Amino acid sequence: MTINELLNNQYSFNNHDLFSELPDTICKVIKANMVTVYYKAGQSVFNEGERPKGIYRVKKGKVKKSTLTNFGAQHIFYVCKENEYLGYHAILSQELYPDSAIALVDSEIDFIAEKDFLKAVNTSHVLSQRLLKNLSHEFRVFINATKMLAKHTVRERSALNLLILESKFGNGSKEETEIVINRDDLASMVGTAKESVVRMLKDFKEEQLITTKRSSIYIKDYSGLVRVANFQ
Amino acid sequence: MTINELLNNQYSFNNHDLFSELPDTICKVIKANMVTVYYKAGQSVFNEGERPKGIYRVKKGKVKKSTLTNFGAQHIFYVCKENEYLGYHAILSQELYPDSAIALVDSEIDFIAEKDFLKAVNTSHVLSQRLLKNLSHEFRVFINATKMLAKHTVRERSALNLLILESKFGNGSKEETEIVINRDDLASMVGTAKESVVRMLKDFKEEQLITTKRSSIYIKDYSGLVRVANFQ
DNA sequence: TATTGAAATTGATAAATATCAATGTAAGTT
DNA sequence: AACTTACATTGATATTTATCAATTTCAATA
Repeated sequence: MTINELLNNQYSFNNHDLFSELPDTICKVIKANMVTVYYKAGQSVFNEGERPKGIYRVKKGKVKKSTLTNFGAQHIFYVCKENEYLGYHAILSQELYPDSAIALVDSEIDFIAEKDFLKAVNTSHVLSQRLLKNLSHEFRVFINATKMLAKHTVRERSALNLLILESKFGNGSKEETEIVINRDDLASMVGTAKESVVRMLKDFKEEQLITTKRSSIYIKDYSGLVRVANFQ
Repeated sequence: MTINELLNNQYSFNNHDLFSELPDTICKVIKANMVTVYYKAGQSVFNEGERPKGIYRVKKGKVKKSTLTNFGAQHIFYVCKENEYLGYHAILSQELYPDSAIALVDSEIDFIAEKDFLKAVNTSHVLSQRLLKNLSHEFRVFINATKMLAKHTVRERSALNLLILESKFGNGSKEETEIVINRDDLASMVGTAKESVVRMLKDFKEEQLITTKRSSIYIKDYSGLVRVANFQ
């Protein structure tokens, strides 16, 4: 397995094909009341503790999934890119949102109403099977996330998160990927202080693994970062 | 919500009713080839990377769910108590086990074969709905786990894990709960070094929150620990 | 009962990380 | 172009946590 496949498999929810190639009747149900909403960077799609109204699909942009501690600190545990679905957990578990979804950059997001989604799930055996498969896969992703936080250093986690962000911001083309994320958010992903993440980036720059320009990060030595991340 | 309800809700997978009150036909399918297996403390039920053969239910005892880092360190991310199911993620995601299940104390565990489980899931709409609900709930549990690791101190995490263990080892009766766990395992749960966890326990003893006797821990001041844990 | 061995505990110290307080820098605004 | 403002960066320092090396304790076993 290549590093990229490994990242997609072990660190990504991989739910982009949830509704692909379903029978027309189901597609119709899903699309019945679908609307596209535009979000500016920083705007929230939904908030922790709110009652869920439907599910979302990132059409364009990036969305961070985060939760606040009781003392108001932000913990980012996932970043969604184009074609990823979000918000279905709260609908399926019949609970309030356990997390917030906030646009990381200007984004375009499809909304599917709760009743349409549930109707599709209840009607389509294929869809509910897919959901079971996807949700079970998420278990693996979370195990890796807790392992990383529990057992790896800030330096290792910083490198890993840059690789993860590369897989979110890269578009598969040959052109260099621009990772757009401010230091506070990156620190919240890594699980450290902003200043600590800045120092890690500084080290990485000195080691010629990356370059930065303001809030943008460019990876110059991918396998070097893989080595630093010390995972797999 | 009481602290106990909160722990059960936010930090437990809560899957003990997965197969409760299903139609007889489904029960029959599930029980068709069910066998009970006995495990000594330390014996593994299944191992990370193996191909799943079925699902399990803890009848008696406790089972730790853990994964190894690439450098061989053990990360424990969950403890199952009586009536909890395990091993269904790998079956449903059609992947190899992402984690190992190891008996924490002598345990008695039911085994349901893959084909029986899948037959039940495919036949029973109620069961697959329940699985969707349970798996979605797990999402919340994992968010809390990553948040705790990312944002809380070793002292706070030590206190929280004692509360979680109390909910696993307690039997609801008035008699004092004996939490049986060695320092290495407790450190693996907390995400710290054994010596650090020993020092935290020493502090807690001095603060009269707990007492210990060899590998057993007794909580003396529950709400004191809740205060130290600093969650909710 | 004496012995042994595994596990818990302690102490000293090193290393990693967080915090606090400035300072620098670039993009947008007046 | 000067001015703001929001971030990024840096330095100094405190705090937390890990590591290493003994030492102690207790339960099982000879």
